[in-house]
Amino acid sequence: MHKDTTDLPTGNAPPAASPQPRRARLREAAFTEIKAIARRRLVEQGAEGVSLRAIAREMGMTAPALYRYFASLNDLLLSLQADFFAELSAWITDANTGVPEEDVDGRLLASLRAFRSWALANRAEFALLFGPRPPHQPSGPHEEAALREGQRFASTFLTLFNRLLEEDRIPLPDSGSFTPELCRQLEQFARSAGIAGRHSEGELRVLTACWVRLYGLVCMEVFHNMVFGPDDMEPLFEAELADLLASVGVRYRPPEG
Amino acid sequence: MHKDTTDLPTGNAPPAASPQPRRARLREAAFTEIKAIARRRLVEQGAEGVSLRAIAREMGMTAPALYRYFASLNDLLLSLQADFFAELSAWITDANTGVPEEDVDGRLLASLRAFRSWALANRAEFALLFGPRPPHQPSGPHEEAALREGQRFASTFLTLFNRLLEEDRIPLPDSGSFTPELCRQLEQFARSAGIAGRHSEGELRVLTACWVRLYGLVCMEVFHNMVFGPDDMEPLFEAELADLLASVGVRYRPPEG
DNA sequence: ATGCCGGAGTTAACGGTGTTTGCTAACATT
DNA sequence: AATGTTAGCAAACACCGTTAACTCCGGCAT
Repeated sequence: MHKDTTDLPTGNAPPAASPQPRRARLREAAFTEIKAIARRRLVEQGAEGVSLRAIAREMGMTAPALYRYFASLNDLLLSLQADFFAELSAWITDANTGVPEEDVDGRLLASLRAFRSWALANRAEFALLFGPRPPHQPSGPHEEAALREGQRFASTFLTLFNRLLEEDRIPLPDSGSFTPELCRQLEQFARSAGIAGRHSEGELRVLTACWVRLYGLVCMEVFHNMVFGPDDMEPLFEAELADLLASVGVRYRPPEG
Repeated sequence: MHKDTTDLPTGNAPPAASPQPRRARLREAAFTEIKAIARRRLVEQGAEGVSLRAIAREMGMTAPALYRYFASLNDLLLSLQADFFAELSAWITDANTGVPEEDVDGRLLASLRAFRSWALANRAEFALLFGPRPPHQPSGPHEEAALREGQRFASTFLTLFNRLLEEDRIPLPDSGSFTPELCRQLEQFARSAGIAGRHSEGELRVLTACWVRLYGLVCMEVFHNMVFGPDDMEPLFEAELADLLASVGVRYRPPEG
């Protein structure tokens, strides 16, 4: 590498005049164009189809130029991960607009369905976020961004249950029966999700259980391994959703559409 | 391709003398050596580390020679998938030796734990079987073998519940409340798992629910995405296992070890 | 206005990959 | 012994990630 000048885009571009940003704007535009093309190729051809040379070719450039923007191919993928996590978070919170603040059940239903709908509408992106990771590739500066957005997603997702927990409607398991190892794992989970110290062990236990079930349900549908053909399995999702919600004291409602 | 002579190994080698098999034995040996090296590389370096050139180099051959055995790299991976499915099936049934035939609870517990233990001991293999698939790679003659073994695994897995169902201990959901779409999906699931026509809709509903939960639990642990550090999450698995088993009327028992 | 510096982009190169084509040489069969 | 089959080879094509050295031009300070 020439220098270590793969600066990250600021994200919050100051609305200054034109003197400085001229250069910066072009750089920002290049960033977004690279990522847009990378995403399209990811969707069309899977993770293997994302190659620096192909992206550069499509932009009318040569591959080494991209190293001005990303430290490596893996770094680009990490940057995409960060974007996807942010998009998923926004998608879920957006699904709650229109649902009244007091309708806790409705908000939870909408959020869980939104998670699934985003995953189905963005299968390749979902696979990149939640699929198996190859062992420790040469990472880059965007690794922490991906981690940060991932944590932010986990946090916003789990916060959905806060109102529910406050209302004491969830039948909490007897935390006295938890093994010490389980408690330690639950604490670690809370830490990695950015909600450390805010919940009791019983609450964490319920949160993880819900998350695991939702994750499994959606993974099975998105990766569509060994089960069900190409057509969607919404009925099973809804049925499982009802069962899952019953375990947290939320009464199921069928989707509106 | 020169010809279409990528014959599959017979598997059941006839114990004939030496005239014919001389050639066939060498071929069989080459097959297994290729797959052994491929698996080692898969484990050590992930799916990306499996390359025909590297395998050939390691065998003291050149890459094109491997096309005498596999139609493509993807075909080799499919062949590995078939082997892994068979190994996983055997691993699960082996876990039941030593558990008396009448101890239905014990057999189920042992089987579910065996699924997890195989996945943890063979993370890369598990990811190949149950991880996301890239869209329609150029497949090969081993595709149907992989599919067949996958079905066989699904069948053996779901058959575990047969005794349980016969004893009518599982509280079945009211199948009258199922939507027609759900019933259709359940039938399709049974068909793709090779157990079509053998169970009622209520039973299929319970089977899929169990499978989805186990799948999600193990996927989350193996792909270790966004949750938990490197250390194992057995306590959570056992806790979820207890909860899952309770839903099918099986009383939980802690592992022996 | 001049000079300079740094960033964006280039070409060339190294080593790696899947895959195809045509060939040789050993084997099996007749 | 002549035949046909088959495993393996070398060469080639088209890709890939990554590095190094170089050019060029815009923005900045003198």
